[in-house]
Amino acid sequence: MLDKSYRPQEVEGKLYSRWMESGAFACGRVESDDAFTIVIPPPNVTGNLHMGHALNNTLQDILVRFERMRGKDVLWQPGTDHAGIATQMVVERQLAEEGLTRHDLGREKFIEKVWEWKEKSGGSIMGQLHRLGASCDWDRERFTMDEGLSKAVRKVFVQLHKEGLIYRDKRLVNWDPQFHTAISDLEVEQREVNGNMWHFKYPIEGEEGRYITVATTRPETMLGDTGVAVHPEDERYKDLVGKFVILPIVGRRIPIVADEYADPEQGSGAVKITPAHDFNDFEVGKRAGLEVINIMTENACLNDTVPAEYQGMDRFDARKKIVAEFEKLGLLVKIEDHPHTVPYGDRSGVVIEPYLTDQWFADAATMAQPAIRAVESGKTKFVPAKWSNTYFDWMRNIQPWCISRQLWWGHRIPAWFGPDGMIFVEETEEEAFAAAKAHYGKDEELTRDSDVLDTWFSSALWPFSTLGWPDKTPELDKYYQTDVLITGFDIIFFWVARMMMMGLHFMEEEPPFHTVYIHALVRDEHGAKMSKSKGNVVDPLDLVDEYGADALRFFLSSSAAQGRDVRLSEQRVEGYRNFTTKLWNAARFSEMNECSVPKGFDPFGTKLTINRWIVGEVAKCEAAVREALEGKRDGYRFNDASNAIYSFTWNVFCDWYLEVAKIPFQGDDAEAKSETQATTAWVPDQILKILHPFMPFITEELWGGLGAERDADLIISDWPVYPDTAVDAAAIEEMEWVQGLITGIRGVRSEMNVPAGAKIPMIFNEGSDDHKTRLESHWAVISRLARLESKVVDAELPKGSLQFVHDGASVALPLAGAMDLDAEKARLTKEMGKLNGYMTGLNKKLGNERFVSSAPEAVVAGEREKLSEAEIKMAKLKDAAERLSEL
RNA sequence: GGGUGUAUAGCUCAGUUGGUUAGAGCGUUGCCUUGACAUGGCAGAGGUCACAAGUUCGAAUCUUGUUACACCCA
Repeated sequence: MLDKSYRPQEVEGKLYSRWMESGAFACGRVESDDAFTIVIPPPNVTGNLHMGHALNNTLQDILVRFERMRGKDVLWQPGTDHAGIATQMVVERQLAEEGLTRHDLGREKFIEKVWEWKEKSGGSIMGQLHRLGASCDWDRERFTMDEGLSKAVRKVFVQLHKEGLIYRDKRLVNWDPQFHTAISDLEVEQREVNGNMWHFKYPIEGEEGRYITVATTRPETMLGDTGVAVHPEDERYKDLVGKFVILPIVGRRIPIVADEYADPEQGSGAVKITPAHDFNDFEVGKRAGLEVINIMTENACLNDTVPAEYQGMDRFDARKKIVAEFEKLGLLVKIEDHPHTVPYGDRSGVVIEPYLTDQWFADAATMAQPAIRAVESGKTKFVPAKWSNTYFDWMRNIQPWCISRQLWWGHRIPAWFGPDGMIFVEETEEEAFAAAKAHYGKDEELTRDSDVLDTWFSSALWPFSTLGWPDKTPELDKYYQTDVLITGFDIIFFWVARMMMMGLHFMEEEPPFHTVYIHALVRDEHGAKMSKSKGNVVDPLDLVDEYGADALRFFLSSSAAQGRDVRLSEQRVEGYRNFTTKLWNAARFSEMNECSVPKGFDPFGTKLTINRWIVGEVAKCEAAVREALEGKRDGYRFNDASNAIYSFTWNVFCDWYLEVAKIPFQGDDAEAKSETQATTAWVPDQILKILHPFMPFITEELWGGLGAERDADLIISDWPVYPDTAVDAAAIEEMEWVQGLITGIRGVRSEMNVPAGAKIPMIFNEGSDDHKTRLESHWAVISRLARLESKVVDAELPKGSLQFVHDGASVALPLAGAMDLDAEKARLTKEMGKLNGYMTGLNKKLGNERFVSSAPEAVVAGEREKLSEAEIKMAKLKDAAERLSEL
C-alpha cells in the first residue's frame, strides 16, 4: 500500500543511482539508426547551478527522455569548459591566501595546481545536475582541456592558419589591466557612468595667443596625442588644417588634420587624436598617417614615453594631475558633466584599456558567411524565429575575433618563433622544428608563443570535438549533426555563432544542429534579474530540497513559453508539488480498488462509455504532448506540453473519471467493475509515461510501486502509440453531456444555497430520446455527483422549482416550500439577461447582409446553429420565469 | 542614437493560420472533513484584451501611430 503522500527526498537519490547504474542514460543502448543528440552548453568548470542552468537542463532533459522513450538512440553529451580567466582567478585567489602569486610558482607548477583544483573541486555543477534528474550520458563527460579536445583545438588552429583565416596582427585590443590579457569585444561590458568632459586649449604653433579647444573624457591620454582632427567642412578651422599645435606638458608638435570623424556639433568640433589608446582615433591616425605612441604599461600605468613626473603613475592619478596642470597653465576651458559609457571587463570589473599589442585573430567576417547562409536557407533555424535577426545583425557586422589571451590556463597556442621572429604554426613541437629546419636550412632554436586561446575557441568545437573529431569515430558519424541546441540568448554571440562557423568549416558544411532553441531568462518574483549583488538569487537546489525536483522541473517547463521570461514563483512550484500529491493519491485510489491491467486487456475495445471516453481523452492528451515536444510545428512548446498532461491528469482523470469509476466499483455488475478496474489501472500507466519526461522521479517511483509487473524501468519504456480508434467521439460527447448536466445542477444548487448534503429530486423535461437514454444509463453517476434522490422524465412541474436548460432540455429541481422565490427569480432574470446580450450579438451578425454573403458557409451555419440553440434556451427560461410568477 | 521585444482578470501568464459568451494557475468569496487526496472537493466573483486610427462582413489576433516598460548593440 502506498503511503499517504509522496516524499521526493526518499526516492530521488535512489532512483537516480539506479538509472545511472542500469545504463539507461547511455547512448548506443538501443539499436536504432534514428539518433537524437543534444550537446549540453558546457557550463564553466568553476560554476554552480543557478536557475538559468536549471531551466536550460530541464528543457534538455525533457526532450532527451521523450525521444529516448520513443526508441531513438539518444545521446545527451555532458561536460564543462575550462573557463580560462575564471579558473585562473580561482586558483590565484587560493594562492594569494598563502601569500603567493602564480609567478612565484612558475607556469608549469601553476598549471599543475589548476589541474589539482579541477580534480578536487571543479565541475561540481555536473553533480548538481544529478539532483535535477538530468539524464546525461555521464560516461562520455568531456572537458575542453581533455587531451582529445585539445588535439581538436590544435588541428583547427593550424588548419585555419594555413588557410589564412587565423593571423597575427598588431591592433588595438581590449586590454584588461588586472588580468594582463586581451579580451574579446564580447567580454567587455559597456557601463553607463556619470563622467566629465574636459575642455583643453592647445596652442597653435607660430600663432601667438591662438588656441584650438579640444574636449575629452580621458585627459590622461593627451600625453599620447599625435594629432588634432577637425571636420573638413568646418569653416571655423579650415585655415588651421595643415598647421601644428604644441602639445602642452609634453611639448610635442602635432598636426591638425581634416577628418570626418570630427563632429562639428560635438563640443568645440575639434578632437584630440590618441591613436594608441582609442579605437576611433586609431582609424583616424591610420588615415592621416599619424604617429602611434603607446603611453601605458600592461598595468595601465604610464610608461617612459611620457614626461618623467608622470612615469609609473596610475592612469586615474595621472588624470587628476593632468587636469590640475592644465588649470595651472590656464589651458583648462571648462569641465562639464557628461554621462557616457565606459568599457569594463566582465570578469575583472576594471576599466578596459584599448591597448596596442600583437595578438592572434580569426577572420570572423569570412567564416561568418557560411554561418549566415545556413540560417538564411533554413538549414539551421532559431526558435523563436526572431532570434535569427539578432544572429544576423551580429554576424553581418562581425569584427576580427581576438583569440589569444595572455593567460596560463588554457590551450597554448601552437606557434613557435624563430630567432628572426619568423612564425611556425604546427600541431606539435617536432613539426615546428621540422618546418623551421626546412625554412632556415638548419636546426634553430624556437620559442613557443606563451599565449593561450580564448576559451570559446575550444567551446566552438564542442559539437564535434566531444564526438572524437578529428578522428573519424563511429560516434561522430552517428551523432553529428546534433539535433537541437538549447541555450539562453545571452550566448548567441559567444557560442552559437562560433559553433556555427566552426561546425560548417570543419564538418563538410553541415551545421552543428538543425534547431537552436533559445529560452528565456529566469527572473526573481518581482521580475528583476537575479544577481549576487542584488542578493535576490534563488538556489534551485533549495527548491528541490523543499518541493522535490519534479515540482521545480514542472514549474520551469510550464513557464517556458516562447519569447517570455520566466518569473520565479515559489507558490507555483508549491502548486506543482501539490500536483505530485494529487497524482500519488490517484495511484493510491487505483491500488485501493485493486485495479490492475489484466493480461490481454484491450483498452481500445472496452464496452462502457466511461472507459471508451477516458481512453479517448488519454489519446488526445498524448497527441497534444507529443506534437508540442516534437517541435515540428512552431518549434518546441514546453508550456503547452506541460499544461496538456497537467490538466488531463487533474481536471479530467482525477476530477471526473475517478469519481465516475466509483459507481462500477461499488456496484454489482462484475463485468463493468472489472473493465473499469482495468481501465483505472491502464490510464495512470499512460499518465506515468507521458508525464515521465517532465516529472521523472515520481513517475518512475509509481511505475515500480504499483504492484504491476514491469518489463523495464519507466525511463526506458516505450512511449505510447494509440490507434486512431482510440478516440470514440460519441463516447466523448456523451460524457461531456453528463458532465454538463451535473455541473449545471451543482451550479444552481450552490447558487440557490441548497445544502450541499441535501438529496433532492429532479424533473427532466423536453429532452430528446438520446438525452433520455443517457440520463437512464448514467443515472447512478448523475445522482451521486449531483446529489439527487430521484428523477422523473416528462412530468408536470410542481410549483416552486429551480430550473435551468441543458442542451435544449429543461431541468427542474423541485424544492417545494424550501426555496427562496425572489432569489430564483433574480437568478433567472440574470441568466436571461446574459443570454439576451449574446443573442443580440448573433442577430446583428446574421442580419448583416455582407456577413452572410462573405463569411465562409461553415461559419455562417455555425452562427445560425448557436442562435437557434439560444432561442430554445431562452424560451424555456421564459417558461420557468413565468411559472415562478404564478406563485 | 540604432535594433528587438512586451503590454490580456488583483498577481503571473496562455491564447498557433483573424470567426470563443476571451482561458489557466495563484490569490479571493461561499459551501463541504462525502471512504484516493484539506498539499483536497464543489461553486462563484473578477477582463473597455495599454491608447488611437485603419484594413475587414468580422480584430485580443493584421497595419500604422502614440504611450509605458524590458533587453541587445553603439
